[in-house]
Amino acid sequence: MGTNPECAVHWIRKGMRLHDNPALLAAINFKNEQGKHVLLKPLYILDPHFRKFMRVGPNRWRFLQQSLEDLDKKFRALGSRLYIVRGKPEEVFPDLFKTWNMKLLTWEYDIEPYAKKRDVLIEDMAKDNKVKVEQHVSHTLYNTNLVLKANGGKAPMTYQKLVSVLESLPKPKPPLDAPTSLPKECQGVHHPVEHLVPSMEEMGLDGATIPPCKFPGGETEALKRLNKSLANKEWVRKFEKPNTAPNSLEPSTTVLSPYLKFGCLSVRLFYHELKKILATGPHAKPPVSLLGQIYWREFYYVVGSDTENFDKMKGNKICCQVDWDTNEKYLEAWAHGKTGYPFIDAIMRQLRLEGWIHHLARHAVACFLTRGDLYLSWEDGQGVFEELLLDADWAMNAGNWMWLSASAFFHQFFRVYSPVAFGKKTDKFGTYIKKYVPELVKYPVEYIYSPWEAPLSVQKTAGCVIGLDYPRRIVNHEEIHKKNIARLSAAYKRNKANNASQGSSSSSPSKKSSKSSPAESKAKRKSTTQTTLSFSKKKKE
DNA sequence: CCTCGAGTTGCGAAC
DNA sequence: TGTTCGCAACTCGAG
Repeated sequence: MGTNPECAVHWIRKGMRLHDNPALLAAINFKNEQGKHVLLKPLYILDPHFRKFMRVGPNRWRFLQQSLEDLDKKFRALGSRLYIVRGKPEEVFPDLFKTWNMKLLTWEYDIEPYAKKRDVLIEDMAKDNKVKVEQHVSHTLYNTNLVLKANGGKAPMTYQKLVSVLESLPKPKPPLDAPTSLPKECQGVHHPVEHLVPSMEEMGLDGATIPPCKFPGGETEALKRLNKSLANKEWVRKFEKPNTAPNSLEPSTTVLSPYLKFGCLSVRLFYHELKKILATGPHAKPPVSLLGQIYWREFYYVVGSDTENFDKMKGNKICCQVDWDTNEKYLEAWAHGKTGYPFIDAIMRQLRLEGWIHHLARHAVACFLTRGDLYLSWEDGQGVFEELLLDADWAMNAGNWMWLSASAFFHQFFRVYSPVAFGKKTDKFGTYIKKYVPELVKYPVEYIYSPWEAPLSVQKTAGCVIGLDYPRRIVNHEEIHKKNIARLSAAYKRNKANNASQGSSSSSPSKKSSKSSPAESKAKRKSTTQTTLSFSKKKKE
């Protein structure tokens, strides 16, 4: 077994691309003790964790599968290939270190809690096996640890604060080119029949039962989409998110998010291409501009990297503790687009079908699920989004759910989206609803957003009787949203009182004040910033 | 030319 | 990156 040639492994997790991939380049450029390049083995591990503990729906599995195939194709064109290994990383690597004769292992730095813990473990294992490890930051525009450091060791808790911190840091470097060729020694296809890219069937997908693919995965598609999105410079410069429609029949925004989430597209490439266009004329500004959208991503990544239990309410110091209800029937109705509110249902059905919905559509359904109407926990919604969204991204999913439920960052809980009025602003004829809720296709315009108001004769003529062919609305928005505002107001008062009493006693044992270096990769960091975070939150209201 | 009323637009306040 | 309401100011066609 030790006969295998020395190799440098680039472990792909996110960062599913060849362009602007410093960890990949490090593996390619690696030289052994003889000063020679070694065989390159780009590796992807199908980790059962993502089957058992994460909710991944068919659309995202397919996106992953397509991204892997694209990678394999690109590596094969360079005289290499993609190696796919099944199993838990901590069980897989000890064997690979030896049998693959691994000299170097590189990967892209990941801030997610599961990844952080995993990577510390693998790094230790690698060291025990005399395998060098290199980590590179390339999933975010800025190194989250350096952002924290620049802000006095704690996360900026407002968007504006984050932007000012980013502006104080050195500008992001230009993106790195994809390798166009590999050194001779890096090339070679070993274990030719093993470690193949999984088929749709292996990923548990019946190709026939999932809808046609609207947003195919992979770097090739990502770069195509980037070029298409940035082709109209005027549109790019004028882009303001609030002025794009949540309910257009074709996306009114770029839909680059799935590609950024998987790292098929480098955010740094996006940033630099965008900057070039912005320099050509007057343009919109953050937070609403396209650049502003990139900064939102940085914002949630930075806060998420520094907040314990960021994806939960309990034990999460920045999250308002709210007495959310538990109601399986409501959750089920919401998740499957059967609330009886056509605008809400159309969005949720588009989400399940296509894996992507507009940002403002996410606002509408998230508000509806939580503080607006159903008063269910944002964690319930987070789970459904995690399953169904192609771009489900840990930090942004949790952060945005806290925002929309007024649990953190955003506190104007009396600003409630109307599930009837909101969609009308950009789609007064309800064509979006008719596309995704075809039961209502024959409804007259005046009832399309509120079909329960249609007289029975109209319902019959339209071939869709409410309560029979389409659900009766599960809550009365006009009544329930006022009650919910009152409940949330009470929760805020309780929260404020709790925070005040905890703050004054000041007996919290979490005063470790360890100023660990940002490059430091041991996981036991955190907790020092937590007390200050809850204060800055209080200041906001 | 004026007056009237219906309809619109824009703003601030309250929830 | 809310909705609704009331109010004032305005437009515009009818008479």
